[in-house]
Amino acid sequence: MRRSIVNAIRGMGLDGQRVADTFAHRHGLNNTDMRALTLIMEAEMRHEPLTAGQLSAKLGTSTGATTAVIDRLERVGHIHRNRDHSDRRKVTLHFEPLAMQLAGAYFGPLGALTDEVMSRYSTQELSTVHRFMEDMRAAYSAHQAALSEPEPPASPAPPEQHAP
Amino acid sequence: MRRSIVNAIRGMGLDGQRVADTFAHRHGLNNTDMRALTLIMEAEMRHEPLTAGQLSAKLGTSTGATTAVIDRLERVGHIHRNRDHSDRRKVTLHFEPLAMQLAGAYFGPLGALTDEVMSRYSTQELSTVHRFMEDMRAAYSAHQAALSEPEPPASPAPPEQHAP
DNA sequence: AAAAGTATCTCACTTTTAGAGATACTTCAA
DNA sequence: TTGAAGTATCTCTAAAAGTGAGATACTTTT
Repeated sequence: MRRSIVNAIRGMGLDGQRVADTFAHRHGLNNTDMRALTLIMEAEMRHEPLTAGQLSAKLGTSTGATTAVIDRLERVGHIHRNRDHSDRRKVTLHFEPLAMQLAGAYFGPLGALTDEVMSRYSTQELSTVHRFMEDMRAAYSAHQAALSEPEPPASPAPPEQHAP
Repeated sequence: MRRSIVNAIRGMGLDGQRVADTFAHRHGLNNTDMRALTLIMEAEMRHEPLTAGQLSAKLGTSTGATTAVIDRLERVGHIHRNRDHSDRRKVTLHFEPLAMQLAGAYFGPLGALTDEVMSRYSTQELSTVHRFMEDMRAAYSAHQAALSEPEPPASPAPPEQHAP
């Protein structure tokens, strides 16, 4: 059971990734651009639009690469930059109708699909599933934070940590 | 609830992806190489070693790019090619001890993490979670198959399908 | 034994990325 | 105020990674 759950988690992630990837390619976007678009959308939905720098951090790419991502998305008309801020260095990123349409084409079918699966579960079961996934996310985040930590500086006796 | 489950699913996928990505970079691999390594490992565990072509299909990259992936992984000593087959065109891919070590460093901590979360759930709850995730995977696969279908050939009256 | 099919690799070209500044703005402290 | 330091984004060049069209070597079919 343990083993099969671990497997299912990874599998679901990969499958979802693959669906997103296929969709993106169908619409002339690469994986990074698609992820960026999703992040920009989520942020704007929360009324906390992303800045270029935040996007860079979330994507895990360099600032240079991120500027290129934004350029590409802006060029094809999915988003626009907004420079009207009290801090005039900042640039926030915003959706255009075209991107809304694209998001609909992606999340619509996917939502229907999820609904169908969910309809086979009781409210209580769904609540368990939800709790489990959120717990996993929290665990991932903690692990991620540990991984991202700058490697311990080369001091006399670094606390014996081995990774091949 | 519905909305938050959809969110949790996507979030878990992204978080997992990010952990994998960070780990890969820490070890001098890019995302594609890491995915390839995982696929090769899984296949070999099942005693059905991947061929180059199968890897290409699973990764969703061109054959040329896949040759490059294999070259990189072989050069640093993670895998080796095997050409001893009845069909002498085929090349199967196999793990080296170095890659086993790397896999251990990745899946070890991740497994521990998952165990910790799972320990907070009853067997029955875990079974529900497992079933749900497998159901989702099946749904994804069906959706993926539909997406991958070659676009309907340009016939007189294509059944009005609009995607921006 | 020729023709067609399959599996992998090679090569030229394009796209994407990293990384190091450059630029423009803000904040802090004297 | 003014200068110094910090921050946010963008620009540039070199390197990495990917595509797509063949080339090569082998197998299967006719």
